[in-house]
Formats: sequence, structure tokens, C-alpha cells
Amino acid sequence: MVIRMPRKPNYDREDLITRARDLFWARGWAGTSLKDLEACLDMKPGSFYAAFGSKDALFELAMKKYSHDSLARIDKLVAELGAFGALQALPLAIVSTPATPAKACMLSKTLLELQAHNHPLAGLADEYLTKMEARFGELFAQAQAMGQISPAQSPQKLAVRYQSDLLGLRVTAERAGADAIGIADQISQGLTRL
Amino acid sequence: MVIRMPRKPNYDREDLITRARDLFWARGWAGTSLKDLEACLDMKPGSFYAAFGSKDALFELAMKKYSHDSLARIDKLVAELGAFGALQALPLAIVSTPATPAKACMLSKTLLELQAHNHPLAGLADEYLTKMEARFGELFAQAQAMGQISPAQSPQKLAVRYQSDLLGLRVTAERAGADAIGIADQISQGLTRL
DNA sequence: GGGTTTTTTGAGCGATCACTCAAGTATATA
DNA sequence: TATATACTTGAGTGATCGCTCAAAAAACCC
Repeated sequence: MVIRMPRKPNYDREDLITRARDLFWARGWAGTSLKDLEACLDMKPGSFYAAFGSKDALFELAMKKYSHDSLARIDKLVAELGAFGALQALPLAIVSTPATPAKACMLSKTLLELQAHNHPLAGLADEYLTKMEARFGELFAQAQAMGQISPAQSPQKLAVRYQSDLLGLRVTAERAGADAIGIADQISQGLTRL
Repeated sequence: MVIRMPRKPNYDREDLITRARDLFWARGWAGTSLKDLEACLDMKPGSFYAAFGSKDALFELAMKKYSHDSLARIDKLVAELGAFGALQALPLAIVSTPATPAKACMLSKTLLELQAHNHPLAGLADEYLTKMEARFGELFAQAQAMGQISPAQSPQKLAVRYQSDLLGLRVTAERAGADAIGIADQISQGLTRL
């Protein structure tokens, strides 16, 4: 049996997922209709469902990309500044990145929107948040090993608090006249007192 | 012309608003359908629209009640514990209140859900958050006046950070295995180091 | 170029959305 | 009790929801 390859899709799948991620990130799950997606991706319904299967399936891919990119950004900061430096730099980096779809974290937005409905995507958002938290824990452990942070508290506990602060920062940054940079600085400064 | 009063509604309006608030708080704006509301309030569409006008109008009333009740809880804590004591007690009080519709703040949920659509309710949520922030600012000013907190930072700046921490705490508390009490304690402890 | 296979198209599916309104019902005054 | 007036009912509005599928168009192999 010969396998034929008669035609390729005329789109870049990764680019489509990125665009969908930005739309979902900004507008949320219920706030993004298929019409919105069709316009944003320049796809008709048939192509959309052939490519992704369902709105939820694409949202899942979008959230996966979001999580992956978030972890990649942290890794890049770690490579430049080390563990402690990355933890210090991240708050300001998040807040001062221009032209993001939203200031708030896509994972927390998804969690808050869908948690009450027991939607699987809320559980997935929780998992990715746990993954981020675990990464923060590793960085705190490294910073402690290098003597930059007191070993008085467990790195896990520090990571939970750090992530909580970050989520709060990003909710606040969503507001109109909020001084997000000021809060980001305070979070960073707080790390030096640990 | 004689004014007649031929019939009264057979419901308690404030009770309806409270029930609607809890539903909106848990499920969000888009996540709450009129069918949900009709079931929760035990009202048919006609009565509902006669009483409230629209879904958005009821949401507005619900958010107003939420804001009012939140401020009332703070005032109660202040009466019992004073300004500084209230600021210290609030994080744990929020997190350990049993059986709330959601752990996360209804105002922040509304802001995150509707901000990207420029929905008026998002602006209203922002306003109520500003009102809360202002109240926190007053309490920090009082605590400084009583020498319980260093006057090094402005009470406004302390309030912004405090509220941000609280919002983060409440997002985190929404998660499955989160140690919300631990974070609440850390926030309270942090106040003693100011 | 012919034939095969896949993608693209877009009208339209049933379900649900927020909401309306005419008819029926209950309670006040006279 | 009679009447006026408001409240309640619930079928039904057009619009939009996520999604399907048969037909048309395009790209590959021989």
C-alpha cells in the first residue's frame, strides 16, 4: 500500500496556536467565540474542526503553549542571571513586557473562570500552575544552596508565596491606574530580606 | 387621583440579590445563564425582568452588595481589633471562612473576565477595588499614627501592595491542594516587619 | 495530464442565549 | 362583592452558540 501525500495545509499550525492563545488569553474561554477564532485564524469552520477538533482542544493547546513559553522565559532569565537573579527579575519582566494580550496570567484566568463548572480545562490550568510552582521551588532551593536566601523556610513554601504574590501582581496590573511596577519592585525587594 | 397598592411581590428583594450574588460570584458573568438564575431565584423570566430589568443590572446589584459586605466585614474587624489588628486578621479571615461561593474575590474575577471586552461591569469592579484599596490605606495610616507600622512608606503604597497580596492569596486559595492558610499567615507576619 | 486524496468552503444544524409580552392570577381599595 | 392594578406565568422571539458535512478546489504521485 502506497502512502500518498496529495496536499498540505496552507497554514502554519504553531502560528495558529499562538494566535489562538493570545485571543483566549485576552478574552477568556467563554468570551472567545468560534466566530472570533475564525476571524483571528482566518479559517472557516470546516478547516478549524479538521485541524483542531474542538474549541476546547485548541484552548488546551493554547494553554500548553502558554505554559511552555512561561517556563522558557524563566529558564532564559536563569541562564542570564542565575536562580536568585531570575526570581528577582521576573516580577518586573512580567509587568513591563509591552503589548501582551493581558497582564493577568492565562492560567489563573482560566482557573477562576472554569473552576466552578468543574471544567477539565480548569484542572489543566491548576496542573500547569503546579508545574510553575515546582520550578520556583527549584530556584529557591538553588538560591539557598548559594547562600543568597536564608534556609529558614522550605523552598516549597517560599515558592507558593512567591507565586501567590506574582498572581496578585498580575491581577492588579490588569487594573486601570495600577502602579504595577511599584508592586513588582516591592516583591523583588522582599526576596532580599529572606 | 388615588394611588392604589393592589399587590406586593411575594419575594424578599434583598434575599434574591444575595442569592444572585453567590451564583455570579461562583460561576462568573458568562458562566451564569438566565436559566441558572431563574432556578436559583425561583422566578420566571417575566418576574425576573420586571424586578431587575436585565442580567447585567442584577449583576451590578450583586457586585454592589458584595462590595458593601466586604467593607462591612473589615469595619467589624477594625471595631474588634483596631486598624492594625484588622489588617493582620483579614487574610486568615478571608481564607478560613467556610462555604463561600468561591475563594477568589468576586471583583477580581469580574475584572479578569470582562476587562478585555470593555464591559461596564469591569469598570465597576475596578471602582469597587479602588474603594477597598482606599479603606486599606486609611487603616495603614491609622496603624502608622499609632506607631505600629513604620512611616517609611506611604499608606497608599502599603495598601496597594496589601491588596495585591490579598488578591493573589485568594486566587491561590481557589486551587485544589493550596495551603492558603500558610500564605495568609505569611502575609500577616509580613505586616509586623513594616 | 489523469487520477487520487486532502483541504477548504460555507450553508445550515439543533441547542441555548438573553429577553418579551399577552394572558392569567392574586391582592389591594371602594 | 366588584373593580382596578400589579404581579406571575411560560410559550416564544431573533440572535448567537459550538459544530457538521457535502460539495468544490487544490496539491501530490504516476
